[in-house]
Amino acid sequence: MYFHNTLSKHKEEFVPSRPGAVSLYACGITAYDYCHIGHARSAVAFDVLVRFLRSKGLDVTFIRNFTDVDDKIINRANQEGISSEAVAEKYIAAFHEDMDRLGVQRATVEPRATEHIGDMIALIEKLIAKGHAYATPEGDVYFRVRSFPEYGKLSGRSVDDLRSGARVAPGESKEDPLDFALWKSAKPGEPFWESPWGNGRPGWHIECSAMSERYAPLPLDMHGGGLDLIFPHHENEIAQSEAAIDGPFCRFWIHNGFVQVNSEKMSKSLGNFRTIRDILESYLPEVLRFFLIGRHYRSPIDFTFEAMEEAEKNARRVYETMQLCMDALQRSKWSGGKISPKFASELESLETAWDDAMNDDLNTAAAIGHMNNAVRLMNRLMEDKTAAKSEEARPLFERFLADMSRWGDILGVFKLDPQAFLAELRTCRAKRANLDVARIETLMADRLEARKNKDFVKSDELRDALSAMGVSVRDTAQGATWDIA
RNA sequence: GGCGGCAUAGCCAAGUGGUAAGGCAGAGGUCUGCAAAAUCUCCAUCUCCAGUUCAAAUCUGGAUGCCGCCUCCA
Repeated sequence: MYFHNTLSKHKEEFVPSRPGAVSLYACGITAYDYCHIGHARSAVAFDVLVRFLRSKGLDVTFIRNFTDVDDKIINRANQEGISSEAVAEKYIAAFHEDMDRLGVQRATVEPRATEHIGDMIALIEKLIAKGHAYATPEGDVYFRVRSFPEYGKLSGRSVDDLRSGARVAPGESKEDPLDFALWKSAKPGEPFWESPWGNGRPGWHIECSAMSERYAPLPLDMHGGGLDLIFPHHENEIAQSEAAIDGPFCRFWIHNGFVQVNSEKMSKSLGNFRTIRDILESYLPEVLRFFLIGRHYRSPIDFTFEAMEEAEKNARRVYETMQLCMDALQRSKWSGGKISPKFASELESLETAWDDAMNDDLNTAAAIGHMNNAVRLMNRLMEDKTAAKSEEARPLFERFLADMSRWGDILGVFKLDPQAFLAELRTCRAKRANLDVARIETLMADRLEARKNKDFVKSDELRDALSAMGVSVRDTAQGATWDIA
């Protein structure tokens, strides 16, 4: 399998450093607000990565931290008049709620920064002892960037270029404008911990270095997060960790692209973000997930409601075909007719193509394309009623459903009972169209009654009434059903 | 200003040397009491210019446009 490594800027073959095991660290959230779709994208991307690695039989140690001490948390605590612990607690719980709905699995370990202050202090002391960091009279500790010659190797920046644009905030006594804080002295009213440099709290970057080392042998196999973390966060992590251990910190750096709105980054500062829970008011969680994995994880993806509806329609089609195949398998008597061997060979080549796509830097977009081809293949098979009854068709239906199950395990979608999903989707779409599901069901029942009595005039009237509401009626062998047009 | 990314059909989007996956929309057919829905089929030569090559959407150089990072940010 191949992954794009930000460090080399190329796709590289990935081989775990320890046979059969993979360590992966993904930067989690700073818990001060509800997660937006950008957080969802990152979480889903790494969730797919973990599921994929596990599907290869690898034992994945997945570490995803929570930053639970930070300026923004403190600000939020002051706004809400509660402690910063309470703020972090609230939004970590919200994170879990949102991610559970999206089918994002829990990480193997989900450490919080405040649980590892001791580890951070120890790491900072080590850096000071080795001359890579220094304490100031104010009680702050900074990393000495010029002591680490390789600084800039991840983000492709040179120290000289960075220095020209750097600025020093008033009250800081840094040796160099590029030096970044490892430890910040406590200001009045802020949470603090005791340290050799006085009361204070850790800087943001040091937590990931300390927690990585705590939960996985270095170098890590993989480390990732959003593109915006490359600089300075990940660059600084490399500097801290490699300066401390005199060896490589991480082998593969994986970064996901942004969710955009009108081609601009969705972010807090631009105020153009939408929270996950906000979107899930109108769309099923699986639809949001399917939307997010519809593009390659490194590409930017524009969020629009139109795109969500497209994803929704695609997902519906897949589930409908799964349902049709499941129905077909209910058949008790099969005929002896022959079907073209092309069906089996085509399905097989789609399976191979699916694996190739995923092995090639987790190309979920291409994989979904192949899945859609498998869907069409099954529909083509079922189009010929005689072929669909053939004993030779049965293993194809079974094989397709087995493929969908395996693919769904990795992508984290298409694991619901199709009937249940489609029913939920109808309700969801009705709600979005401001329609009363109960009323629709009543009209449907009346129409069924009329049709039983062969009263097609009344039946058609009811259908027209539904149609006027924006509801399309669909008569099938199993009875009538409906959906929002 | 420094560093980096992107530009493929009406829209979204895969595709890193051999003659363009997929989705949505659209057109036509099948099914149907009539419909609708569903389903099948069809639908691009890859921003522009110049090169390398037997062969380029894919490599090189240039142009134009858009975006990101350089300050907290998934």
